[in-house]
Amino acid sequence: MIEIYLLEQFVAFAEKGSLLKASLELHLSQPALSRSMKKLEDEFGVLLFDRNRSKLTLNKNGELALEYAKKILSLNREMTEEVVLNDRKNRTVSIGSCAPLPLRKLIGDIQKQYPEWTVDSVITDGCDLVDGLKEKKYQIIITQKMPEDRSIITLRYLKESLLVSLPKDHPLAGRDKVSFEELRETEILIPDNIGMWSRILESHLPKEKIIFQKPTDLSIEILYIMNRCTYFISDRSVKLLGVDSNRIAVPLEDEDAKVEYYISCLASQKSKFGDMMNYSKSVI
Amino acid sequence: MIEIYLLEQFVAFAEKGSLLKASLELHLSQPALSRSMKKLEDEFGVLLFDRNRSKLTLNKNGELALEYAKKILSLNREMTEEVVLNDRKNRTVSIGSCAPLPLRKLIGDIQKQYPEWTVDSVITDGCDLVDGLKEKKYQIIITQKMPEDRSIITLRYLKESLLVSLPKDHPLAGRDKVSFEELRETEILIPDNIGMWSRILESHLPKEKIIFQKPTDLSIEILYIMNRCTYFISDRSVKLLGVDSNRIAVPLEDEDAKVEYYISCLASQKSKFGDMMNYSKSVI
DNA sequence: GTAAGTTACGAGCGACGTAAAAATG
DNA sequence: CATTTTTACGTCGCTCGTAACTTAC
Repeated sequence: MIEIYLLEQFVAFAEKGSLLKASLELHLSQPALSRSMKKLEDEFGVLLFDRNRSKLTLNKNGELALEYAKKILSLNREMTEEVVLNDRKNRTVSIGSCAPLPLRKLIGDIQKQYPEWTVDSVITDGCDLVDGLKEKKYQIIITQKMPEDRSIITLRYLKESLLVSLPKDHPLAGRDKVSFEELRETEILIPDNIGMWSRILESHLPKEKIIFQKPTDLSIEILYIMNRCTYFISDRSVKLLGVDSNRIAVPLEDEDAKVEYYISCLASQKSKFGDMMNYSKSVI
Repeated sequence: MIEIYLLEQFVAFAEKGSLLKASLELHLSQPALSRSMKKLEDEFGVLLFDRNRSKLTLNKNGELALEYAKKILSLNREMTEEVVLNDRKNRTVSIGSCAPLPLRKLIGDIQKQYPEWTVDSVITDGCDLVDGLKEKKYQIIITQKMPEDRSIITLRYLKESLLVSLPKDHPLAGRDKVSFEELRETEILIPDNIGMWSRILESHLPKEKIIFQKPTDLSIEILYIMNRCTYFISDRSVKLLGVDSNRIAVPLEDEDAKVEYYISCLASQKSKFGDMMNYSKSVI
């Protein structure tokens, strides 16, 4: 059986047209190539070159061998590429979440406990997550409702309650709880891409008081506004990011401001992702 | 680039199911295989096996790699086979001849002067030889007429004159020449597969006096008959095989008993076969 | 003379085998 | 305890590079 290194040298020679040029390409000495080509003929048991004593060219056998050699080399390359790709695919988990916080937690937990895995993630408003899971667009989803489907394994994941973060001089800053209704007069900064929270907040607050923050907006002006502005945080995000001592956080009393998340994967993939889900549920 | 020997060992392992069995198949030690499989994983940069500490099995990556490895190995095998076949094809000359004698001479000359060539040959009655040459069914043809075609190179090859070989007690044994007409009363043995001679002889001799000798007939009875029987030889075959001292050879005077042969190849293949034709023409 | 390929010789890497250890059922 | 794989170590072969030789234009 003819080894790959011989075919590589052979193809390089054929493409460069001379042993010298090929040897430069391959970072090899000319004599090494000369010997390899002789060895190749030996292994085929057939002459592959016309030797005019000063120039080496392929003969008919050589040209036929060249076609095969190219095919074999490209198949060899394709093999390594595809296997690496396959490996990566099998170590990538795509997560769909209806909200940023539980996603951030889950990603953090996976990266800590399963560092060999790669995580892809998307935040959507939550309607299409179950379908995405079934179509294997996602391997794990985080939803606000428990999916009603026998082919899906679900865990109660965590609860999140909304607080409103106010400047200390805000009229509501002294309260121990507020309602969405009481915030209708206040301009509120709402980040982009917060999943189902967009829907909830938009249903309770007047559009004209909402300032949407695009990801590209994170500039000096925004930081300035954020100091003077009102926005939402949650009990969970306080744990994660700490509190801002310049500001006051007041819990919201509405039911809609208290959410429970569920985390799910396909039953058929429980062996792969069940451990991840359980681990992330178990840590604080 | 992953070398063939690794893929061979990998496929052997996959097919035998264990390193031990594969090592026996490959006439290799187990540790060598164990190391090779590790090296293979190294070169892919990816795990290919599930290691249960006591049993080695392919994982998903391994199965994908296996498919490619099999393809590459079979392509490699196909390559050597096809190149060797191609080489052989390019060293094989197919000869079509209208008669046995010039063919025998040509084959002998080629085998002597060009021992690396393989010769295929066919004897036909001569009608389809030119077509066969154009269709590359033959590379060299021997005909009785000179082909009238610009794409064909032709040489006068040799002449052959028929003699009749008679038992010494035959009525015509004392003559210095005879005609076909005079042989009409004599039973004559004619070998099978003598090309255009069949047509010539059948046109001059009565069917009921002809005994056809099939190749399978070469038995004691035939040898006995041949001693008592009459048959044709030629000046050329006398030179080649010598004379039988128990018999008398008398030349035939008819024009049809004197033949000149032409030897031809395609003009486009003159460089390949011109030398062979010239060489055979030049030797006695 | 220059540009190409081949031959000769020595060096180092790596694939192999033997022997022994580790792990699993 | 048997079977299988892994680890350790020494050996041999094979591929490589350097240098000298050969051949054509």
